[in-house]
Amino acid sequence: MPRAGLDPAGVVAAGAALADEVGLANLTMGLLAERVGVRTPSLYKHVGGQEDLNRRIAVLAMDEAADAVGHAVQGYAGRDALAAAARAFRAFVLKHPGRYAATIGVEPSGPDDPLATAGQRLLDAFTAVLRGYDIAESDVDHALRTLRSLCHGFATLQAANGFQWSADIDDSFEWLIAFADRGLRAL
Amino acid sequence: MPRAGLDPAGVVAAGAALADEVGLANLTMGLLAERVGVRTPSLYKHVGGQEDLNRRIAVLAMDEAADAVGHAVQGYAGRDALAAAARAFRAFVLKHPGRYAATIGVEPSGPDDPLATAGQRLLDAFTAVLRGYDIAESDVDHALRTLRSLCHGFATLQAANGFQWSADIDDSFEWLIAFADRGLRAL
DNA sequence: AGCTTATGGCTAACAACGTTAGCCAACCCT
DNA sequence: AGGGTTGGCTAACGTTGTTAGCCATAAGCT
Repeated sequence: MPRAGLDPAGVVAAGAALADEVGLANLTMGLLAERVGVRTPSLYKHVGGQEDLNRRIAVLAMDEAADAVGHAVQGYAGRDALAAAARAFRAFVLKHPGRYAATIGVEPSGPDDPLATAGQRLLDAFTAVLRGYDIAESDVDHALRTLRSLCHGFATLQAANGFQWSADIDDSFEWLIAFADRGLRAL
Repeated sequence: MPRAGLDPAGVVAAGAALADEVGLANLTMGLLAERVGVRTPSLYKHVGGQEDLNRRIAVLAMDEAADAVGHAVQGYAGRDALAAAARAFRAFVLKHPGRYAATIGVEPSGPDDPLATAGQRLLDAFTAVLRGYDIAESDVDHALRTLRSLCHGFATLQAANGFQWSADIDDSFEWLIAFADRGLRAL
């Protein structure tokens, strides 16, 4: 039996890619094993199980999202930064619905959990956006949660086909950005 | 073997309650059967299977949410109506996280699908809120999607324990309401 | 090189869950 | 009372996740 040359990172990356293709709910250990060219039980040499796999995919997704948003924001401030961050976040979720779905419902076990640090990086990217607005220090957490809710809600609803009726979704998202800009500005 | 006196509605109600208790992901046919005092295969006399059960729970949740929001809004207008609707929606999701989770990812099969009509009722409740603001007819859909994203995002993030850091969550939600009010007003 | 050790494949097997088939008692109606 | 429908049941099967245990390969040491 020749070695397949796998390692945890490779398995997780393949799992994330597969989740994006078939949906997180349809990501099965057997399917992943087939994809990486190995029998199912061999996966357990690299990841602890389905729950562990899910966590690792979530960390990967958080890191990638933080990179995407952080990069998109650079060089912009105020409304431009807000729009860039929101668009980058939505684009990421729509391009990688499976791995983003893996982030929902997983909780960091402690402050040094990789999941916590990855989440913090994403949060920092949005915090940078807020600096372009006149937000009191005591309100920053509230504003962050609000922005996160807005982006998360829109992206997941669209990814789940939750918008049934007719108006153009891209137009709605631009309207959402303008709405958020007004909400952050008019204090 | 004495009859248990079940019917589809009873099974669905029990399933929704159980989902709220143990989480939708842990709602298993065996667990539900035990709860209603019956062996697992007997459930299939009342619901078509797990997917059908999930759909029916989603319809129930949508209907209940529409009732809650619609009732909360009555007698209010403008910012008061917005606050009442948002609080009622969040309270519902926090009280019934399992059945609300069942609504995510299910799509109506057609315009006369009960799921579609229940969703429309919930939408109507939020549309009533918008009448207190000066929104152009062409923007109503965008505003609805934005409000829905905001409420859905916040409620699901909180239900999933997605807010890690310290500031008070109720305060954040009140801040969110004020934010949305500004966003809808300052046109 | 050769020996040792750890690693990463494999097969076999099991547990949990969803589901179907097929049986039979309880209820309903006349 | 009797016939049909309904709603329980047991038995069985397929799929999926997981563990145990085996063995070849790769890597490291002398």
